[in-house]
Parts: sequence; structure tokens; C-alpha cells
Amino acid sequence: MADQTSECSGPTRVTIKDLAAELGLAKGTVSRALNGYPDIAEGTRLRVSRAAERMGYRPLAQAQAIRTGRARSLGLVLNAGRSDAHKPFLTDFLDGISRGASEESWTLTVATAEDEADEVATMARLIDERKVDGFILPRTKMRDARIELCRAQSVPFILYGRTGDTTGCAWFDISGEDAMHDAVLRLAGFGHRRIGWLGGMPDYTYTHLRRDGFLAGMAAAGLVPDPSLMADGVFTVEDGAVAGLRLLDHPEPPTAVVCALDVAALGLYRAAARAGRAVGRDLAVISYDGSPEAATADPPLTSYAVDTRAAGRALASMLIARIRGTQPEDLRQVVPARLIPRASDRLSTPIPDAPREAAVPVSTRLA
Amino acid sequence: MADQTSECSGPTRVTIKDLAAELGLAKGTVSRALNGYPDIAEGTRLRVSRAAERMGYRPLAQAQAIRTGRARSLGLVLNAGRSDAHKPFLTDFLDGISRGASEESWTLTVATAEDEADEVATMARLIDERKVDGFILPRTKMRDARIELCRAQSVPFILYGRTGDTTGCAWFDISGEDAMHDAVLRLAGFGHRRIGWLGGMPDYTYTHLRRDGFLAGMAAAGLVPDPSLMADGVFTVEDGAVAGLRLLDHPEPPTAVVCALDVAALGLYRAAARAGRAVGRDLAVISYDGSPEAATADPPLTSYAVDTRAAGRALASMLIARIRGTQPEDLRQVVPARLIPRASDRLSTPIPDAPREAAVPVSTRLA
DNA sequence: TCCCTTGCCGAAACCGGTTTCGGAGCGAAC
DNA sequence: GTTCGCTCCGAAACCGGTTTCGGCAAGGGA
Repeated sequence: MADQTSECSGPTRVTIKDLAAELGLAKGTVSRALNGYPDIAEGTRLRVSRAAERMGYRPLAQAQAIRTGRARSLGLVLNAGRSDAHKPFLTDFLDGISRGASEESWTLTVATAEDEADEVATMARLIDERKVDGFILPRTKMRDARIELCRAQSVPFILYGRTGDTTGCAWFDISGEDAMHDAVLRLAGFGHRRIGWLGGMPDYTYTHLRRDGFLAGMAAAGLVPDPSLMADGVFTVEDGAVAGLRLLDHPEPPTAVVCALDVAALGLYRAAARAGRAVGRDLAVISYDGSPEAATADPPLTSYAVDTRAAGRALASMLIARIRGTQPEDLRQVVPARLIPRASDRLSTPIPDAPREAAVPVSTRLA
Repeated sequence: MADQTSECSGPTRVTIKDLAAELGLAKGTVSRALNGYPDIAEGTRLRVSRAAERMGYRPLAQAQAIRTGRARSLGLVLNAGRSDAHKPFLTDFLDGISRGASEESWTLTVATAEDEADEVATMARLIDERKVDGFILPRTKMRDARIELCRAQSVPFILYGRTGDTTGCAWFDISGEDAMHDAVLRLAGFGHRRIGWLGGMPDYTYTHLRRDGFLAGMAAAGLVPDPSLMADGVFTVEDGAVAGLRLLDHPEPPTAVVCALDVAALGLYRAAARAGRAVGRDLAVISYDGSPEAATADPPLTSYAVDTRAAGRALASMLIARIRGTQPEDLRQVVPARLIPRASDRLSTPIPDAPREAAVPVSTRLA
């Protein structure tokens, strides 16, 4: 009503009506030709698509949306509340999603929330206004309110991570459990027998998985995990420092520690410095995330890296497939993390309390 | 007339037609009532808006868009190419925008690009498909292709930063120049006379502004800047280490350094360690950004902090105002950064070559 | 009383697409 | 020569809103 300001006379969009007039066809025919309906002659289809190309016709997404119910937009609700371990990867993640989406001429709608209730409310609003056709749900929990919302509203979604109740769930994830399993075997292969554990944020699925992977790795290496060398809920540098100090103050301290997160490892570095232990010399550390800080740490931190950009891209195209009707059971993918070996897990001094001749992996059961 | 409850196969949205039927009005009337047209009786308007509230009516943004041309969506194109200093703030930034937008029931559409050409192409696509009504342009340059695109297409935009040609530009920015000016005066107040400079990324406007602020501060303090103590193009930790080493190797090294970016300061920390100088004891450092790393650095880094979340929020609401017709000249705001004094700029030893009685322009006294 | 405003609302066009329906044209089968 | 069926397209309804236009009724001045 009021404004009608400056922006007059943009280069007038070419609409489907213009196209139809140019071709001497009905606009319905043009629409069907463009959308690949079977009742259009091949020659006509070609003529139409060529003219569309030539005239630079781009269908208006909103106009399509009101009839088809598809906004051609992917939703992503970020939790901006607490300190969030995946912040440094956010740009890569967004980049991956954005590229995956724009390959199909879809777009990405981002919203933020400060807690779980807010997340659900925000998602509900986006659904209600039909702003998005589906959601990418990062950082999944074993029991996740967002998933329940999507299920209840029958809105398509894909998990970046896994969850407890998998009915109707599609997901893409990195196998943190395999990485942790592998990490233990690697350390055991170096001769370590007392291996500690710093786990991640509670609630999240990945925490359970990585922990399970650690335990499975210990079992596979023929080692018995010592509960007093295991700490959970370690997801900041400070947490890592505190928990690390506790481990190192142990009467029989670990010679190696597996961390579920790089930040925990970085905290452990601090603890080691305070406890007079030197990472990479008399304490081996392996971690998970592949964050940039790991590379510049001293000593450089061996870590299992996640290709967050690729994950974003995969999630986008999988979600689009899901929206287009692919069954969720056919959209489940777990890929391995990539080990980036650096200096933190190769000790320069002999491992204390580790018999030089110790047969390493599965065979002997020690102590 | 069977009423709609959320039942199987998708909760049926309540449309404007439903509302009209319920009220016994024409849907055009309902629309005008909701949109505040003057030709609707006050009583009717009330009745309508109450019913809309009660029935949970939410206009479908896409349907409105096709007539009004407004998608009620803000566009943000992120450059995911090179190492980007504002990555750590991205979550806050998105959160601010998202909140500012959702206060008015707008949404945020995010896309990424890897270089300037790609940015412009991505924006063109969003404009072309009318996915967004306007853009937030972060990290502006003195001469910025994105601004030229927006001007050429007459699509509303707002800068997070400033630029050379201000015609038609609205912006929100933090006064980096005032901060740097203030930093110099603060250091001069502590008695420093040889003050170095580590500037930021070239091309970007903020780099020029902060540099100008530094120089203005020097002038105001009655000091003559020494070009051999000034380095520019320092925007990674590595750059900072290299440039810092050069400064500290100077025959007459600076006793204090002002940095345009926290990362540069962190690099300077490394250089100082290597050069046998101790930040906070015999080298004062002040920086700009207020990044979390600054707080945990050793010694904690004095820095001018930017409230990125508030900036995002302001940008969102200003852009919406711009889209609604407010003139760009009325949407220009520059707010000060906030000094977070920590240990890095208060030396514990006397400043070499600095007469104790040095006259300083401001009234600050050493305790 | 008549006419002219003015306030308020209904009806319908419109936005740019999609989808349904029906029918023209044409070749083949009976 | 019909009839049938198939291919291919036009016409129109539709989606959920907005905006224009016109007209009815009440009110006021002559």
C-alpha cells in the first residue's frame, strides 16, 4: 500500500506467459513441456526448452510453490545457545549444504535457536509458513525432539548423526566409533596398555558411539578398560584440563589417552603441562575432529578428520532425494573419518611399564 | 461446514478463504483488514484479526510474494573461499540476523561462494529467482562488485562495513577507527612512544579505516608514526608471527604494538616468544575483535570487542526497513567497539626509553 | 426532496505458475 | 465408411493470497 519506492522498472522478468506468447502455445503446454509431462511431443518440448534458455526464463519458485507445495528450500536450524564444538566447521558445513542445494536450484534457509524447545518452535514456524520443504538436523541425540516434530508433521528430514529410534529416519554420518576403535588399536600397536578416555558431550548420539568404539577397540586389543581412567562429559578445553589432570594424577596414570573431541585433547595438553608430562614424549594422545587448532598445537595433534564440507553436500542432496520421495531406508550412509597422523601419538621415549617384548594386539591378556 | 483439525495426511492449513467463510466476509476484505487498509471499519478489523488469531491463520509467504514481489527473506552470501577472520563469529552473526528477521516473521536465506565473481553470480541467481528481497553484505571493500550488482538491479542492500562510493548505501558498522585511535592514546597514556602497527587484510574497507584511526591517534598523541614499524596485510597467525618478528628485530623496536586483528596479535605473541620479549612485561599489545582466543591467550589479550550478534540483529532490522522503503541515507549507523582491558597492554616493567615524566594528552595515570 | 459525498464492503481481476479435462486431428482396424 | 484409440495441445480451473473497481447505504448540504 504505502511505499512503492525507488525500485521501479527492474528488467521485467520473463514469465511463462511471455514464453507461451513467443512460441504461440498455451502456457499450460509450456509448463508441461518444461516439467517433462509425457503428453508433449518431443519436438515441442525441445522448442520450448530452447526458447526458455534463449529468453532466460526462470520459473518463479514462489509461484510454483503455492501450487506444488514445494518451496525448494532446505531448512537448517542451528543451536546458538551453548558453546558448540562444531562452530569452527560451520562455514564449511554451510558451504557444503549450499552447494549441494544450488546444484538442484534449491536454497538454504537458516534459523537459530537457543535451546531445544526453541529449536522445535522455530522449526514449527518454518513448517507452518511452508518456508522449507525439509530439515537437516545436525547434532542428533538418542532421543531427539526435532525428529519427533518432523515425524508428527510428516516433514522430510535427514540426520547428520544417528539416533535411537530409526523409524523413518534417513541419515548421513561419520563413523566415529570406527575411528575410536582404530585409535585404540593404533595405540595398542605402539605398545600402550593403559589407555585413558575423554568422552564428549552427554546426550548426543555420537558420544555413545565413540565410547562404544573405544571399548570395542580395547576388547579387540585384548585390553581391559579401567573405569578410573575414563571421563565423560568433556567438551571444552577447560573440561579437558580438569579431567586430564585427574587422569594424570592417577596412581597408575595412562600412557595414552583417546579423546572424543579435539578440544578435550587440547585441554589434556594443558593438564599434561601442569602435571609435568610431555605429550608426544611420555604421553600419547589421539583425538577426533581434525580441527585447525589440532594442526597448530604443540606437538601437532593426531586426529581423525571429518570432511564437514562433503558431509554438508551429501546431506543436501540426500534431503532433496528424500523430499522427492526416496524412502528413508535407502538414504542411510556412514563414512569413515580420515586419520591425520601427527606427532602427538608417537612417543619419543619408551613406554613406562610396557614390556619391550609385549606381543601386541589380540593374543595376550595382560595383568 | 466440517471444521479442520490436524489429522492424517498433513494438517490442513487455514487459508484466508477459511477465515473469510468463518467471518462471512469476502476474502479480499479479510486481506485488507489484515493489512491495515484504511477502508475497513475499525470493528471489522478487530473482528478479523481476532478470528485470525483464534484460528491460527498464517498467511503463506509465497502466495503473498507472487503478488507483492516480497519473499520476506533476507539474503546472505558468505565467502567460503579463503581463511576468513570472522569465522569464529559466524554463529553469533547468524543468530543475530535470524532473530532480527524472525521478529518480523522474515527468514534468512544463506548461500556461499568461493570468490568475488562467484558471490556476484550467486546473488544474481537469488535475485533472479526472487528468493530474497535484499542482501546483507558483510566484509565490504572500498570498491565492491556486490554493491554494484545491487545498484544495477536496484535490489535493496545493507552493508556490514563501509565503502568508497556511498550513493544509495545503507550500512551498519563498528567504528574500528575510533578503537584504534583510542588504543594509541591509551598506550601513549601509559608512556609508550614507539608504537608499532599490524594492519589487516588489504582491499577491505575496515583495514583503511583502522589504519587511519591508528595514524590519527598517533597525531593526537603528538607522536610521529615510524613507517618501518608498520606492517599491513597481516591477517593470519603466521602473518602476524612473520611481521611481528620483523618489528621486534628493528634496531629501535616498538615498546607497544596496535593490531587490527586478534589473529595478528596472536602471531605477534609467537614472534615475541621467539625474540625473547614477553608480552605484558616488556611489550604491550592491544588488538581488535574480541575473539575468544584473545581471552585465553597468555597473557590475556586486551582487545576491542565487537558485538557480532547485536550487529546481525541491527543489520536485519535495518535491511527490512530499507526494503520497506526507508531511504538509505536514514539507515546509516556506526557504533563504537568496547574495550576489554586485560593484561597484554599493561607492562610490569618500566618502558625502556620512555621518560617517566612524559607528558600525555589524556588524563590517564599509572597506578 | 434531490444530489453528492463518504464509509465500507463484495466481486472479480490478477500474480505466475501447475494440473485437469476435453477435444481436435489422425492413423489403423473392422 | 465408421469407429476406435492414441497423440498432442488448448482452455480453464486452481493455488492462496493482493489489489482494483464499483456499488450500496448512510449522512449532509442545498
